[in-house]
Amino acid sequence: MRYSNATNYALHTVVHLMLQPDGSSVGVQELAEMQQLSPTYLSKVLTKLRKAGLIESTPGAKGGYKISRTKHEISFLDVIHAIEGDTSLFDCTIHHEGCMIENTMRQAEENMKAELASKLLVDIAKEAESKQKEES
Amino acid sequence: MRYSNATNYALHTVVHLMLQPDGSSVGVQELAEMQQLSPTYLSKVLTKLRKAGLIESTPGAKGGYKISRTKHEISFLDVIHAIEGDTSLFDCTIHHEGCMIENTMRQAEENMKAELASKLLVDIAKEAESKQKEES
DNA sequence: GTATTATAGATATTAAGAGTCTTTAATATC
DNA sequence: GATATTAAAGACTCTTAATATCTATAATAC
Ligand code: SF4
Ligand code: SF4
Repeated sequence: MRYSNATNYALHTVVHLMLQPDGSSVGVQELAEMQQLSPTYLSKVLTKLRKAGLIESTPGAKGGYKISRTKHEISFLDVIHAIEGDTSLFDCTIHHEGCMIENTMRQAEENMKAELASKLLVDIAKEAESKQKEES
Repeated sequence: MRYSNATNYALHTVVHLMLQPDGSSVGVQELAEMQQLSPTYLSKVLTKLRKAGLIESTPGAKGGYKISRTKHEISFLDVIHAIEGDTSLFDCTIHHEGCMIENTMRQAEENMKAELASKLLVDIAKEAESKQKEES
């Protein structure tokens, strides 16, 4: 019962891309090295992010990935959703009407998701940026 | 990324045991039939609940399971914890100090858990009870 | 003692996640 | 246009965790 590694990779990648100068692309090679994982695997993760509209990609020489135009609206939940899909933590296949067990579990999960939807990754990026400046 | 079936079984079983007359035991056979699953498998789930102190068991003839004396304090989170363990949804193995990604994820999860800790299963049982009366 | 019932251990099956390898398509540069 | 570069997609393997079954053991009531 935990989020997949892929979600972790995705979060880091998105933050990293947010820190790049406007318009510049980064190749999967570099992104993979940064997180010490295989490029082909990360590539699959990045494709999910692209399909969700969170990042953009250009193939070919000088190509790579860059953050989407919606940069300032991307939340933690957006990334999680892109990678994990929209499955529910608690998924009873029976669905008796008005079931309080399901209701309670769903409600708690909804609250968590609402909180994750309110947290923007661009804020994390800003924080990382100012931390770098402190150190230098 | 979802709770295991075992958690679902556990929740139902606990509620069911709460609905029994005080002091009476129910065998795993009956509990398994109710949920249409194998007794031996449910047995393992129930053992986890017992080890967590949520239910009590007596072997031998006329034995079985009954709800613990702490009946009125058992929360959703207690059951989840007993079955799933205390793993975290987001578990970064690196742990950079002051990491905001981890902090944000953890905080959201903590809030969900807090909510699940505040929901008592005995309230679900009461609701089920009054619903039964309506129907009869 | 006998029947009943929980417990534990070993083992098998299934499903999902994680990861690799190879091929194809798109783009830039020359 | 040829070549190098890079993303995308598909097939495939490996690993792990959940799910489930079977068998043997221990405790209890009668
Ligand atoms: S009572 Fe609720 S959780 Fe249980 S089987 Fe029915 S719908 Fe599912
Ligand atoms: S930045 Fe945070 S989430 Fe990322 S590796 Fe470091 S501790 Fe883990």
